[in-house]
Amino acid sequence: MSEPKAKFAPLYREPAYLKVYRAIEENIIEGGLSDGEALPIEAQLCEQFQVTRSTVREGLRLLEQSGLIVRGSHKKFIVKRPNASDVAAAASRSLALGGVTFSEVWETLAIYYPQAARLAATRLNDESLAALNAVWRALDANAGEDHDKTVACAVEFFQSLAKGLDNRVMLAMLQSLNMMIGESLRQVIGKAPNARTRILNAQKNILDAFSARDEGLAEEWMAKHIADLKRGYVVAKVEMDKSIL
Amino acid sequence: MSEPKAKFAPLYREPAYLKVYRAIEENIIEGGLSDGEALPIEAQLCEQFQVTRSTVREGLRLLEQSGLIVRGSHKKFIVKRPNASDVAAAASRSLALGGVTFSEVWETLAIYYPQAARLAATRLNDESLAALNAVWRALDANAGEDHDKTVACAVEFFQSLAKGLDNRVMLAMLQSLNMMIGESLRQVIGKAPNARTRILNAQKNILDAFSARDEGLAEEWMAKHIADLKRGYVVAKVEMDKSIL
DNA sequence: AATAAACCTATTGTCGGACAATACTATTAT
DNA sequence: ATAATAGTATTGTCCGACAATAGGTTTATT
Repeated sequence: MSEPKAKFAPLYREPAYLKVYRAIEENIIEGGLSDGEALPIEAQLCEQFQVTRSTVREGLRLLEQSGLIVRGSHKKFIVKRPNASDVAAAASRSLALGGVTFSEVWETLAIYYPQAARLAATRLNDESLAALNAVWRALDANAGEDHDKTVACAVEFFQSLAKGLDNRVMLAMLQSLNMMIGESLRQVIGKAPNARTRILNAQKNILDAFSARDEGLAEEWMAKHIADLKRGYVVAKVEMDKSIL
Repeated sequence: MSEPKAKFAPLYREPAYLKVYRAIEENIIEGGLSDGEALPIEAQLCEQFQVTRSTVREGLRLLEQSGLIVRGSHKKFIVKRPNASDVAAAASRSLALGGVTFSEVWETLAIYYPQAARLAATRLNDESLAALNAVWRALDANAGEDHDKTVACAVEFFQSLAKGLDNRVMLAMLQSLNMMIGESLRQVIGKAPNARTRILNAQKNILDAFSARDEGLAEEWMAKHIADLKRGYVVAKVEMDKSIL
């Protein structure tokens, strides 16, 4: 019988815990369980799916890690649709783990952020502008040599910018870039002279361009800011082709 | 005793399955377990961590969902550092789940892709150009009314472009945009007249600009291409503020 | 009556053992 | 040598039990 009469595709026999995961995921996507709603307790899930708690719990771990459920009060799980920040955090973490280099990050900043600044010049509302100003003043006030604070403020500037664009797709992408900026800035901030002052000036110029609603200027200063950040790496003698981790 | 003498931060008592997850994750990051290497079997992990299989398995589910391990032969887990495509798939899925709209996606395309095209004009090597050409010819050959194929080809063009940029950060971002493009193109392709022809022409122009190494032209045609895609939505009367799902 | 202390209870976290299902290996038969 | 068979290691699932704990509820205290 080396010539079977008919060929069948192998049946997909996925483990029960995966089915549990998919079933709940599906339910969340379809809207049966809406944001903030509590999941049934484990015992009830066992009852409904007709599997044991061990199996249900493995499925819950999958949901947990995929960010679709989070712990509410008393350890109960509540449904949570992922937001841009969650996406960004997961993405930048994975990219970093994957070993992306300084130059890859920098290059992306260089082609993405100037355009984002251009958009920001027309789109940022007064509230966002005020927030950006506050961040800038915080950096200005932090005159000392507290490098961590400097990095935090510098990154926060980009974060506020990204938030003000009112676009979740961009927010996710820019935020994940921001996290990687922070990661790498931390490594050069101590070695680059006048880093804080240079950042302060650059962000001031960008801010002024935003306030004046001048797209061209915003793009230009942002481009210079990014270029200057890159110079920081060179001055600090950081190997640009090394992983950011 | 309403005046405690000292205040202590609450102790972090995280469940054992989380510790298992973190321990293995740590080991992967630190390089103890390198890419492609097999994880010890569950029984050995129990032995090492001194917990039961249920606990170990919950930890494994976390690792599984985070994409750090995948199944090898005989269901054994092997370590896998996430690559750009994995990141992109997870990110676009989460963003879609989060309810991002057509206009958010389109706006991001509009400010990101023209610049990417500019970079591509100088960076794409002959191999990448050939690949792009092949994708274009596939779309050209698909003269019929097979909309799925048309969408697949159109998206594949963007995919090839992204791959040719030789930058994993950009690749991840562009790929996740591409997936969302595909998702939304599918919804308009049938309703927009001459969609295939318009895409074909636009991509031809972009391709020619790449071949000529003309950055300006590449950016210009890409911008037109994206604008044209947006017009497709208008013509197809798609509500731009609706979720892409 | 308001507050604190003690108790109760529902739920999760972990354990240990058991067995079926299955994919890889070694052995035997042709 | 090839094919069929049996054996083995490992995962998937089940069951039942109990400890730990976050909340809620009652009781005691001033």
